[in-house]
Formats: sequence, structure tokens, C-alpha cells
Amino acid sequence: MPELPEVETVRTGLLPVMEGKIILSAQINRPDLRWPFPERMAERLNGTRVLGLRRRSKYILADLSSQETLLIHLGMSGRMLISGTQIGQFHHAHPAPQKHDHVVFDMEGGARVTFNDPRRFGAMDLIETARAEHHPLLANLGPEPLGNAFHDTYLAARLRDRRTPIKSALLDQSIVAGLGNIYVCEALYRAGIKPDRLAGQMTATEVSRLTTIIRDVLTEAIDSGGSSLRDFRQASGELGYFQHSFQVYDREDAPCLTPGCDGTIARMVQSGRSTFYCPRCQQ
DNA sequence: ATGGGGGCCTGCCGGC
DNA sequence: TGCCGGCAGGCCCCCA
Repeated sequence: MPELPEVETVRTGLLPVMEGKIILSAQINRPDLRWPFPERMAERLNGTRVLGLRRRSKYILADLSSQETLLIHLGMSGRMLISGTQIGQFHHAHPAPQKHDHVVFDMEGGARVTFNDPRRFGAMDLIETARAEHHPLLANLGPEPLGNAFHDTYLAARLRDRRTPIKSALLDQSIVAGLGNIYVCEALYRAGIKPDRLAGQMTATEVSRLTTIIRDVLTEAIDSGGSSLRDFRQASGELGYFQHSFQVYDREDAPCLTPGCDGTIARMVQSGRSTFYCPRCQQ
């Protein structure tokens, strides 16, 4: 799915049409995504005002005037598409409904936000705002990689003695929340660390370099509007362009881009997922 | 407790 | 052209 930068890009895109606006109607077209929708979801959403839109890891949290929070996860293939916004003098009509449009929000102000998710690995839930961080999906998340709690002594402590590959450790959302397959591959490449090295064997220097690089990669990706793999779009419908900055992800057999390295990007499978790396400059 | 693998879904692409 | 296997940005759950 959308990893942290893509989710942050979606959140930013939704802000102008959702924050401060009333949900005039929520239309729910099926009983579930990955899990059943909460009881009476449409009724609980209708007429509430969206007080704020937050992000935690890869989750979007909409705090509502009803003291409830709408939790949204995009899974692998979820999208939030906006229509009906006024751009200059032109008014964009709502497009015809598409297959896999599972939830449709009509907002005060005329915008329509459509959650479309072919694979249905996404999720939505409604929870008490005051208890949001205790939601089972959020309770065990590690620190935000762009927040103050993520620093090298923290990461070193969490990696210590772990006998899992560093790649798996960085994908573990309880260690750091928001990384996915792409950004872990990119970060390990930039750090010059071979993805199958054991987490517990990282040196202090390597851990320190990793924390900085993880921040850098995510920040650059957010600044680029995320990545538009397989046509993933921002809420506005625009394509992000960080995919053009991938240095290893999906580049099997292509030349390594490190200056002076004549290696070739390789692919291996770890825990059933593709890892891309340069066997030459990642040690 | 920790690590690995299966499973959930649909769509797309390449090979035969 | 059609069918089939493999693959896909996630993450819960079960097993050893």
C-alpha cells in the first residue's frame, strides 16, 4: 500500500475538502472491507463535522464533532478520490461510480470523497476519540519515524539481540511505524546495509546512519507527493513522482546508481516479499 | 517472546 | 486470443 509518504500525501489532499466540513452523507456500498464496518457507520457519520484530519503511521484519523474518530487504512490498493471541487471557474462533475467504490462521503461545500479499494485489504472503523490510540490497530505501533521519539539510541535498543534480518525489523510496525517494502529497500540501499544482515548485528554507526536516512527518504518522498506505483494517485487525482527517485526498488538487473559502483541490482525474497539491493555496495 | 509463513482479495502482465 | 502462474505499496493470525 501506500506507505507513510503516500498516506501523508492523501491526508494533505483531503484537508481542504474535509477539515472543518460537515459530512452530509456517507454512503456505504458493502458490509465490510478487511473487516466488517462498525455498527450503524453511516448514521454515526451523517451530520458530523470533521474537526481535524490526523495521520498515525499508515492510518488516517478523522476526528469528528460526535467525539468519535473515523479510522481509515488504505491497505494495498485503497484510494481516496475527490470530485466535485471548484477549480477556477470550472466545476468538476462527479464521475460515474466505479467498480470497488466502497464508501462515498458527500461533504459540505460540494466535494465528494470516494474510497475505492479493489483488493479490500483496507479498513475503516469508528472509535471514541479519547481512546483512539488504544484501538487494537494503533496500540502496538512504534514511534513515528519523523517524530522526536525515533532516534538512534531508541532504534539501537530495539534492534539489539534481534535475530531477524534488518529488513524485517524495519518492516515491523512496532519498532518504527509507517515504513513499507519500498522505503525500507531504499533506506537500506542508501545506508549501504545488506538487507539480510541480522538486526542485532548492526553497529552503532550503522544504526545512527539508518535513522537519519530513514527520515531523509520519507521527507523527500513526502515533498514529491509520494510514489505513484501502479497508478496510485494523490487525493487530488495527481500523480506523485517519487517513483522516479527509486534507486533500487523494482530495478532488478539494472545498474547500481552509486557513483563508482559497477554492481547490478538484485532481487531476493525475504518473508515472502521482494527485496531489491545492490550486492556490491550493500554490505 | 520471537520469527516465519499462510492467508486475505483483485488486477495485471508475461509466457506459452 | 486465452489461460495460467506469478506478482503487487499490508498486516493479522497461527504455528513452531
